Amino acid sequence: MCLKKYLADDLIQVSILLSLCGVRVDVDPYLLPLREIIQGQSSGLTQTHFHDLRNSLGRQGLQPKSVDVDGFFMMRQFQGWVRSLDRLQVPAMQLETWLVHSEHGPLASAAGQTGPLSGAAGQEGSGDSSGLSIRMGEGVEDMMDDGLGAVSALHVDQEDEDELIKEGAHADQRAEQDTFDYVTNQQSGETLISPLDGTNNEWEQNGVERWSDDTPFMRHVIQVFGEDVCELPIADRVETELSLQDYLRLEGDPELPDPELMESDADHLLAHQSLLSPLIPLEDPSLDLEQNWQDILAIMEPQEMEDEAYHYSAHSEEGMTLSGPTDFVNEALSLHQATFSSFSQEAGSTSDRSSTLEVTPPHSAEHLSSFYNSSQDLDGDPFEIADLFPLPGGEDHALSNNSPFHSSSYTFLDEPALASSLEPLLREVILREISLEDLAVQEGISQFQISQLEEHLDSDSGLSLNFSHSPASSSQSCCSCSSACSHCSSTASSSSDTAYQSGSEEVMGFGEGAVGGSMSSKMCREMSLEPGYYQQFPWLEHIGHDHTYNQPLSSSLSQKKPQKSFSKELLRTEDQAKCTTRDEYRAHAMRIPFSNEHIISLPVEEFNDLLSRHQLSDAQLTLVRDIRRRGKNKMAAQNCRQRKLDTLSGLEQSVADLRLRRARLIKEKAAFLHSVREMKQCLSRLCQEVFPGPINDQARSYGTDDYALPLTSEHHAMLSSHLMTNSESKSKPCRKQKLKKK
DNA sequence: AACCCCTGTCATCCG
DNA sequence: CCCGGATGACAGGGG
Repeated sequence: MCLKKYLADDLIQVSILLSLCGVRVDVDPYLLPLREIIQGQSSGLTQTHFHDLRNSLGRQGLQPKSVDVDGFFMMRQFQGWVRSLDRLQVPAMQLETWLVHSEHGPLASAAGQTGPLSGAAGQEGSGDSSGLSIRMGEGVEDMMDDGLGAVSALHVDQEDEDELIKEGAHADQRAEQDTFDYVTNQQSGETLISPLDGTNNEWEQNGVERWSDDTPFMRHVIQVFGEDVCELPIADRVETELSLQDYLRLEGDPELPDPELMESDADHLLAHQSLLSPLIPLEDPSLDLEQNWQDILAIMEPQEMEDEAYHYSAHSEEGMTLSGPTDFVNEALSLHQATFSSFSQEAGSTSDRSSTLEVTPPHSAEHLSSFYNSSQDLDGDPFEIADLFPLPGGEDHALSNNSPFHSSSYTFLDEPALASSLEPLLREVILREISLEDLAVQEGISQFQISQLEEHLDSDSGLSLNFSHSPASSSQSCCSCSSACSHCSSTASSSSDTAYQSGSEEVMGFGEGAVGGSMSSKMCREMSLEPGYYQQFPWLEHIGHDHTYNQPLSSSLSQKKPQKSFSKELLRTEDQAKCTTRDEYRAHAMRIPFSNEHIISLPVEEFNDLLSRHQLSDAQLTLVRDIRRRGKNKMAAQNCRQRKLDTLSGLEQSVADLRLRRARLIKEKAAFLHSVREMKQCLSRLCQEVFPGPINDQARSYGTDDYALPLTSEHHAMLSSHLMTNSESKSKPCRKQKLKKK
């Protein structure tokens, strides 16, 4: 009973504050004994020193008899809502009303249970409460600067509680005053002085009244929402995203921190990050990562942490609010998550992920894993988490490898629902890709068959085959060669590069192509005569275009649907059902005893023999000859068109080559011109050297007509005058110039 | 509805 | 002259 009162009045207050800050501190560790009382199951979470806590509370003169059981359960309900404030889907009125009602009486000793981080257990008074006060005084930027602050804050909660319990310290209201006075002071923009030094007395005395029953704020809220709001049925809950910050922004209550001020602390944060209140801990030089972790691990063993983390995730998925040391860690992770978001934004990373990370509570291990990966992705420093959460005894990897925090599986799907919805699709796509490629590799299936499979998988109609990207043209050429064939005229007609294959390397694997060569004809014949060939692609038997619409025949059907109905009505055999072209129908209608493939693909001698072997009427003979003519002409048209295309592409290539050649020639020309220019310049310089003065001593210039510059065998040039005699030339001051032979 | 592309078909030419 | 291929032209379907 005492605990209930304690919880209702004190701890919840702290949890509310931290939750409103986005800290999402779970007070369930404190409620664990009570849960055991209520649920009869401890869930193996035995962290709270219940008896010591009660003893400590008893010494504080609390009123254990003034307990409202209904209020407790209501409190439990609201408590869950508070924990989900970061993505609030809470009946705002009920929640806020509860916030109002839960503020009566002395504030939580939990706030006062915090002790100095330095571990000065003996410190009393305001000093004992400094830990939480520091945390609540933290700004968002500071939180970003030191992601451990949250952990340390939580840790300090636990540690200080223990200390306080052990020592029977009085978790007095001064701590609460520290806490809430800080809020008030920060709202007013005052420079905050950490109560750690025990020098700030003024704001220790200001805040409690504001959260008392008779404060203006409380009265205002009660007046607005009424006390009966909490009794509203769940069905009347209104889906709202209104957070307390929104409420404050709307109400403009001067008693509470200014949201704008809070946002101004970290304007680079997301909007909902602004909801992180200034209660986030400030950076404290005394906070030591290792020390904090040791403190945490002093509370729980690593294995327990892992197990309980898993426990936490499992129960969280069930919508429960299991708490305990795991919650402790998860909340810490949540805080670091926010910190990483801040980091990432500072680093210019995308805000989407940060947003996701920020608003998504750590429901499960997947979330944590995604957070881990996200942090890695954002920071590019996979050791950041390890730095923040170092594991003792060199087991730094134990967490990431064995625990639900393992991050190898979740990289981008932060939202489990989204992941679950996308997973089948992704799996299907990937498996399809893998399977097809594996088939191609292992089974030797050709690209054509792969494309067939893909088309079969992709197409619901089977009429939109596209072989332009595959070597299928070879086989198609055979199909078309055998058509207007019954089975695959559609495939042949749907290809732009079907029959005309000459020169195509892709064709060589399947034959020489449909044009001309006896090889192709033979193969086409074999293919067309092979009934099992199309069984490899049974879907091809049910698809096809009919392009023989313009044939003048009384029974001709210009539309596909009538053709299909025609086939269904008139054709009896299964082979007849395979008829897809008009000539097919005609042949079956005229009871031609051989297939169109024969008619078209057979050489003329064999064809004539075939006709001679069968006693056919004139109409049948005419039809057979027309079928053959049309079939061959169709192939010829296809080849012709393909040839046209090839010609066009060849011309384009020729044009491109010619342009390249032209450009190259122009460049060579420019180079030659440049070379000529250099040679001229060189020659000019050489002339200047050879003939330094335009006038010699005889006032005569060295003209080419008068002088020569013969090149000796030693690559020397000697200026000689035609006018001079040898003796004169020797006597004259001729210049000797060494010339380098280029 | 107009336009474009593809395809089948016919008529014609040519080797 | 016949045959088969080539090709221009036309028509229809489909996007």
